[in-house]
Amino acid sequence: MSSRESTRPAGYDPDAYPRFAVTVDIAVFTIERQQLKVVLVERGGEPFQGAWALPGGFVQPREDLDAAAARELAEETGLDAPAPHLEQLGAYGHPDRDPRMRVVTIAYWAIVADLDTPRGGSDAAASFLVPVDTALSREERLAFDHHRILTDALHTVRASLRTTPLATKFLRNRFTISELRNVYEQLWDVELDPGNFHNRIIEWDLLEPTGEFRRGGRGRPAELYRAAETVDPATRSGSR
Amino acid sequence: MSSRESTRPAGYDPDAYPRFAVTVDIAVFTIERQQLKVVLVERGGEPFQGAWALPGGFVQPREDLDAAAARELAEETGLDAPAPHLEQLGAYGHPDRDPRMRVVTIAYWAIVADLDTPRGGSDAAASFLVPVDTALSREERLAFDHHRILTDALHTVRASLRTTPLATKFLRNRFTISELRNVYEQLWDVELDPGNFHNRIIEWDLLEPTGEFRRGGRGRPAELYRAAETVDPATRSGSR
DNA sequence: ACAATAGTGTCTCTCAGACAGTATCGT
DNA sequence: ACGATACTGTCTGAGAGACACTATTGT
Repeated sequence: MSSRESTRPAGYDPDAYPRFAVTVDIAVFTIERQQLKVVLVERGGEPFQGAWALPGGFVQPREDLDAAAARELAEETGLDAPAPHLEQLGAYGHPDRDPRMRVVTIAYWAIVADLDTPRGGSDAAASFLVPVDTALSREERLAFDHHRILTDALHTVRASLRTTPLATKFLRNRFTISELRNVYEQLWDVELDPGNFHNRIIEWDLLEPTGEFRRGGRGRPAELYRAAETVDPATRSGSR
Repeated sequence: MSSRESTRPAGYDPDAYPRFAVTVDIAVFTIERQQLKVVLVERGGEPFQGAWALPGGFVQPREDLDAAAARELAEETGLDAPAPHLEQLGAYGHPDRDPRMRVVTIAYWAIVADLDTPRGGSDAAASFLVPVDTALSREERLAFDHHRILTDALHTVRASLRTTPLATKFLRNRFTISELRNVYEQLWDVELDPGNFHNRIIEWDLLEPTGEFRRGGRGRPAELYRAAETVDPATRSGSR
């Protein structure tokens, strides 16, 4: 922690240093009906009563930050399995970000596969999916500094898709190449050439073909793939 | 901040939520004598007495996180001008990272130009430059979780150099292309072809030629350049 | 038959790196 | 003259995107 002794005598007087509340807030992204959406909750009390907010809560006294984020994510989304991807975004601690008291929040971003299955968790009923564009359309819609946090999280998830094969986390176990292409198209707001996308994604050995096909669409049935096991190179996370 | 009311009644009872100490720690990188180095301080008291640590200190009750980092950076390095680059790395808050109490630290990384000019600041005398390899060679050399923080910061600064024209921040106002090449070579531990590097860097319009040349080297004098003004696109920082 | 989607193959253009060659210094 | 460094120019191979073409379905 590095208490510079000159700045603060690092004695054991419990009042020798300023006290803060520490929370975690999570931007949970998913794709529902071919649209990028984020999980929000509606605030019941002041301040920002009635506004939308990112799910989150206090870090417990002996709880790791990552663990707090994982716990809140499970509570809010009601997912049984752990989230496919959960990563720290950064700390937000402007002195006036909460009018009641000094709160530093550690923001996280997460990707979950389409979760329209009935969500059971404790608070899941209070949460809902909102298109990211809608959530960001008016800054006052979001409580606290959550507009900025969500904006930053969106930038980060977009950039992460450019450098890591994370797009499959938006999809269930088995998926078609066009579903994967749609993930990139939604996140980057572009149209990708289906043929080239198919060529590249196969070349990169990121997918393993299952023998199965998805019928029922309009055209030729598409083969189902699963994400190949990736040797996670130097994940810079883990109990920080 | 999102106090999930169900998790914690967000009343105004000041003891209704856990209290944490919040600090900032900074990995300040520079290149001295063609070597990548980091600013460290030696701990005077327990715990980790005698070990090296990243400079840092407590965030003041009404101080923004970025401001706290900038203040500590100025105090430790004794730089008069603001650091060329200071950016948040992330929060580290394992419950046992400080044996005395629960401390969450917001880590930052910074780039400063060669600062072998006499440093005047208050605590600057206590700080010193250490080659990054040396600092990381034995995990116990660094106090707390600073080994992990420095490792993460090193990854981040390396990656940032790959995506943004940040290398010039290691250099003073005017520099030669070979000096800039050395920045990349030190950070990535590679040898770059001088001719190709020259071609690319000129093509990218990141440098502006001054008419001047640096003599005294062994070969043909090298022209001095300065960094071109860059339109900082969507810096996702700023008072978070 | 036809529209729609899946998947394959080909071409071209760009760009990064290999490398040869020229320019200009200090010794 | 010679070695060293700065700078310029040329070539080539890999990869990204444009696009044409084939394959297989539902209607």
